[in-house]
Amino acid sequence: MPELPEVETVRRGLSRLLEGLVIIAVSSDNPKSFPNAPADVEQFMIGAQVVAVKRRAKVLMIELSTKYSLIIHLKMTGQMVYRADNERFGAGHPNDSLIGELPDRSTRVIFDLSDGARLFFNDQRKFGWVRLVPTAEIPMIDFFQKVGPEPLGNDFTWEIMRERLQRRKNTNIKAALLDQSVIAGVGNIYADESLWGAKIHPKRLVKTVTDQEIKALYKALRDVLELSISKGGSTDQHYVDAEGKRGKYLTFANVFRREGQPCPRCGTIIEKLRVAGRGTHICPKEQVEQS
DNA sequence: CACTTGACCTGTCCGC
DNA sequence: TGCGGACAGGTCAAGT
Repeated sequence: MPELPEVETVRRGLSRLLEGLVIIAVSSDNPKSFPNAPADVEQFMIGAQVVAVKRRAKVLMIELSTKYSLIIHLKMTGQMVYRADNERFGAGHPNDSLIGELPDRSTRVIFDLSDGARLFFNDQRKFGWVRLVPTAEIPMIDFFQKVGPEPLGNDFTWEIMRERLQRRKNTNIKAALLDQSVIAGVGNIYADESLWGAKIHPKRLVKTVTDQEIKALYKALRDVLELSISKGGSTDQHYVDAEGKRGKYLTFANVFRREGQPCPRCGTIIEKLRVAGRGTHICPKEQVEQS
């Protein structure tokens, strides 16, 4: 599910809701979702105060006063939902929420908080996880060693994007965009949306993409990520923010999940194909395969 | 090494 | 209605 805009939206919500609170208790029914040694949990998590909530790529980091952090990957269907203790953690905003009373059958981890609220890690497909690690060790984790730059960072230029993409010059541009070691945080939605914005066919080999096209892709990617964050991200099936509310970006999407509908720029019917093993959406008139 | 394909899970939808 | 297969916002490990 969640790509950079969705994870950033969750981060902002958790930052506002959790900072200053103490974790009173935690429970989990699935070791893969919460694979931490009970002794570490007891010593470094229970009784710890939340100091900050950060994000790198699609990973959330909840920093604790014990110098440990909870790092969280939502993968395809993960949710982090805060619920105040009114009426047994029932849905607070039924009109905006995708989910009802918690816990439900996709709840994998429950955090009890010092304000009487609970934080629920829900994850239908069990791909996601919550791990407790020493904060100082996070930079040494393999993923963080390899992950590429943040595309919305102030120091991220189109030349840097070109240089990063060249690491995968013999593959197609969509696979390169999805590669987290090239650029952090891009997933299937924003790969398709940014390639449409720059009028580049997703199967084009990186080495055939011109500087002009990379400049256009750079701008399209940053614009669409910022627009999506401003709309609270994209909700297709599962994604919700820290209060359980849907994101509103998909009503602004130009091609993603819009096969059969007209291209907003030229009216040609949008097509769906498969690239890099993923469902892929293009305007077949403006995004041509031969370079 | 660079690159592609399956596997990890659960649920839903679509065609027969 | 039932059943099988494809597919779903992500990443790894294992193939070639």
